[in-house]
Amino acid sequence: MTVRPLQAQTTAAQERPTVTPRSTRPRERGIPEATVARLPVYLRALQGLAERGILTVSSEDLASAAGVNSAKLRKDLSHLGSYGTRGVGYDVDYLVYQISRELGLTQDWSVAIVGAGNLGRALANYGGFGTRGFRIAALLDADEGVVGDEVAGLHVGHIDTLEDVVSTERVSIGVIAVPAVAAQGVCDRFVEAGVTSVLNFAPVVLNVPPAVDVRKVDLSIELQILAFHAQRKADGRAPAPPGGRIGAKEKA
Amino acid sequence: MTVRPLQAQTTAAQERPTVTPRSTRPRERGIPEATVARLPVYLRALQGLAERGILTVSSEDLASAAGVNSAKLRKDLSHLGSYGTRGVGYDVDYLVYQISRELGLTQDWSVAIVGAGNLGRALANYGGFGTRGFRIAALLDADEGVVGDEVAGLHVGHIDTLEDVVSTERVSIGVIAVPAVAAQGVCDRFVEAGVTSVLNFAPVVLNVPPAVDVRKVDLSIELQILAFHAQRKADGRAPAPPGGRIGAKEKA
DNA sequence: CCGTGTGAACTGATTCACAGCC
DNA sequence: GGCTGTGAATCAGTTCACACGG
Repeated sequence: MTVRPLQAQTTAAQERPTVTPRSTRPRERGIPEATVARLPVYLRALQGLAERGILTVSSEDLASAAGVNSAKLRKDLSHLGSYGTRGVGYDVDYLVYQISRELGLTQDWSVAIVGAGNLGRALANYGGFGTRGFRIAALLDADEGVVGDEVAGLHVGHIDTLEDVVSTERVSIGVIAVPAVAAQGVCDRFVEAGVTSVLNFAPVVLNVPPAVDVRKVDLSIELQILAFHAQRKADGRAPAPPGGRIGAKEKA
Repeated sequence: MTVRPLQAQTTAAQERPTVTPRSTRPRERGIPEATVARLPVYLRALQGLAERGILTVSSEDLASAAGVNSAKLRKDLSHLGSYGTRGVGYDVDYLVYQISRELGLTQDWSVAIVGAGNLGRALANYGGFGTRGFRIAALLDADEGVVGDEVAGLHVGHIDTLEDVVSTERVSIGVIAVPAVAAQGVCDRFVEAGVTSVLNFAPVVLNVPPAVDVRKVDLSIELQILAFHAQRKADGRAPAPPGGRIGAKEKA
């Protein structure tokens, strides 16, 4: 590999161009990125409601369970189609299905985690891997000392099997849970092996070709953002509500 | 505890009202939230440059190290003040200091982590706790089996000491690394004890009073967002570049 | 002359407010 | 009557392009 173009990557929303030129589809392609980022939250809220036997929910109630305001929720859902009933609300199960489908969770995605330290183990143990839709195909590490360990019913494999695992298990999402210095190398191997979605926990900016989608999760960035706001509060500056609108009636 | 208002909370940027009415300060208060979220990235890039002995950097080079475009970087930095030199660039050390100060990293923040499972341990072990500026005051757990364990030079304390720890150690940031069902309870205790900044790793929407700042980090949301984009690629739809602009010349 | 700093233009996201439908 | 779905208005964030200063 030689020169690799740098691609912006954020914890926050990633932009999308939206080029589809109008068709006769049930609903136009081109869901705003901000909406995509909230769909998983709605999905989780809906699954909670479904478990409690609730069949129908209004935008007001669902919004409050998801921590957003109802106008935003309705606008978001309107991008998927008209799945509500005026005067009534949304059918919980139906909406769960529609959102799942939109997010691509009706198929299974194979995930490979590199790094079997505490973080990698925590990820591997993450119950059912969040919601259904994801399967941990492998947990790999470079340290001979941990290779062979059993974690969450998986054997820790050696990093050198990465390429094999990616191709035989059809891995489409690579998770990087290694120290910062090793992250770019692991990323390159993922990309070289054909993985086009990467979730990066290492505190580095990864360089990838434009076709590869990188999201990052970064503890110290989150702490620093909190520190900024904490400082503002302490300074006795306008103690401006740090979060968004107070979007709820009261909610148990 | 009775009714608690719900507050929006995102992995992404949190909005800010910006009410400051103009003063004669070196630079207006009211740094856009999107900018605040990027300052830690710039800071890290600058620290990397400083370690390599680089004294001065142009917006173009710093932007590329941080994975953003240079116009955005300049606009961001302009919110802190005029710290660059036209025709030359920015003094690396000086800018490190200015950003650190702005983020509140010139003082130390005490952090309490609740949950000493793999995730809590991973967080506790997180080298130097990201950048300097944060001190782990305690690592607590409800499980008697792990209380007393030593992790990263810390004794795991019992959750019942939370209130004590918060007040004696002046904890200002609470980190929640417990299972979803326990998260709201831990959060309530933090809030009750006076903590106004919370970093939540549990997959739930926390209810907090408006004065409390919550940020969340959520693995399954990130995976689902990646799945959405992966599906779009697989569908053979407009394979639109998933990330932002390709902001770099080439960068080694 | 080079690169910062910034008004102006633009693009995307949120909120409002109400028409339309069950 | 109540609640969805959506244009229109607003607001925030990004990009452009260039005047200005070292």
